[in-house]
Amino acid sequence: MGTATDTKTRILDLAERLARHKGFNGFSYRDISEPLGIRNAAIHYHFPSKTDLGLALIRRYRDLLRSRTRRFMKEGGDPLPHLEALFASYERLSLDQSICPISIVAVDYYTLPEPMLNEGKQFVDETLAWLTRVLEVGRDRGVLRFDGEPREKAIGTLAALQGGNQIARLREDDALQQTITELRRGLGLPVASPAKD
Amino acid sequence: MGTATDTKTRILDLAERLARHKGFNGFSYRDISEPLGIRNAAIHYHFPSKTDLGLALIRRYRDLLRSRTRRFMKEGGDPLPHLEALFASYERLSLDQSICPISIVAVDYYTLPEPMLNEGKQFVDETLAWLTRVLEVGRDRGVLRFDGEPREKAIGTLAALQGGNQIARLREDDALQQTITELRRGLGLPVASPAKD
DNA sequence: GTCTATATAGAGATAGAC
DNA sequence: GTCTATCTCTATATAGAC
Repeated sequence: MGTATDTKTRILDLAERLARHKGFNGFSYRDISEPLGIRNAAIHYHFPSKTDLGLALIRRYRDLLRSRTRRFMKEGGDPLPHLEALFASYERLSLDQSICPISIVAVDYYTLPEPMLNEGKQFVDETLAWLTRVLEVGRDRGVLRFDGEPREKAIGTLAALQGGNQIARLREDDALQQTITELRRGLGLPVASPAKD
Repeated sequence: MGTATDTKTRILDLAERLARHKGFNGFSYRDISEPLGIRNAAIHYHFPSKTDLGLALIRRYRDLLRSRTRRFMKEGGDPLPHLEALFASYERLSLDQSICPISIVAVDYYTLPEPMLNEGKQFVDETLAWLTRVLEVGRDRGVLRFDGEPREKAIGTLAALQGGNQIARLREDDALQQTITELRRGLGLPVASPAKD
């Protein structure tokens, strides 16, 4: 609403990109202040400590997730677009050479401040609750087919996306795409045929 | 063969534990020298730079992998024990609150020195080649059942293990176990029944 | 092969002027 | 709200004595 975007938001946006690219411990205040043409002290004004910055980062993810899933969790609806959106979001991450918020917290887990861990745990809980519901509704309606508990399937699905995205960093061929293809198979979804020979 | 274990090996062992626990950028020379009762300079004597230390770490993983898979890659053999050993190794990592070597490289990818990235890529390549072969032989012999290409299945399997182990860090319930259960289902392996009600 | 001592650079953070 | 200036701590790394 102000001029272009306020400094606080620009700091947060850049911090998010940096964290997804290099991990939370992989960037410094300088990596933010220099490109934005401000001083480190200005960042400290908006986020007194780096922990505050990290917290704001995860909270924003949580808010986004909630605003996207609230209606579905209450009223249900067509689960397929939700599932496709999840796949697409990891494809976007992969194109940006970025890791997902869960990976960011999980991998540096034992070096991160407690408050960030708590936010991270909540984010995973909420993500899994939502995905479990999506799978459950999908199977009930007959658009998804799989054995076992929806909860288990949700964990396996999220795990594969996260890992697939990471493996993709180390290989030019598209490990994430192949992981998603595998997931589609396990969910009874049509697999875009690779037009074999 | 010397006294107990030589300093170089003790440094490497501790560095490995630290890297798996906190990531490669998450530990310092001090974290090694202090517990070992030596000085930072002693570490630099054995590993001139931290890059050298990281390289030695990944090379040791590669050597271990090769010594374990060489015979199978040449002569084949029963693939099931190999698959079970893979699952078991991730279960062990999870108990140790550790991430796998692939995660270590993948997550800090854009902050690691080139030589480490190259070693990491090779490690992934070799792991995938081996796992692909295990799955291929398993299906040919009828002990595994799955659709799609063995290569795709190998990527999806490794991805799920990696991601499941990471998610497990953020949750007390056993996300990795559930991921493995899911993988067993997708491979036509018996799933230890949870003795439902 | 390990030590002491030191160099150098970078991190996150704070005080106080504007 | 952003600046300059500075503090403190920690990191990797090197030189040279023992």
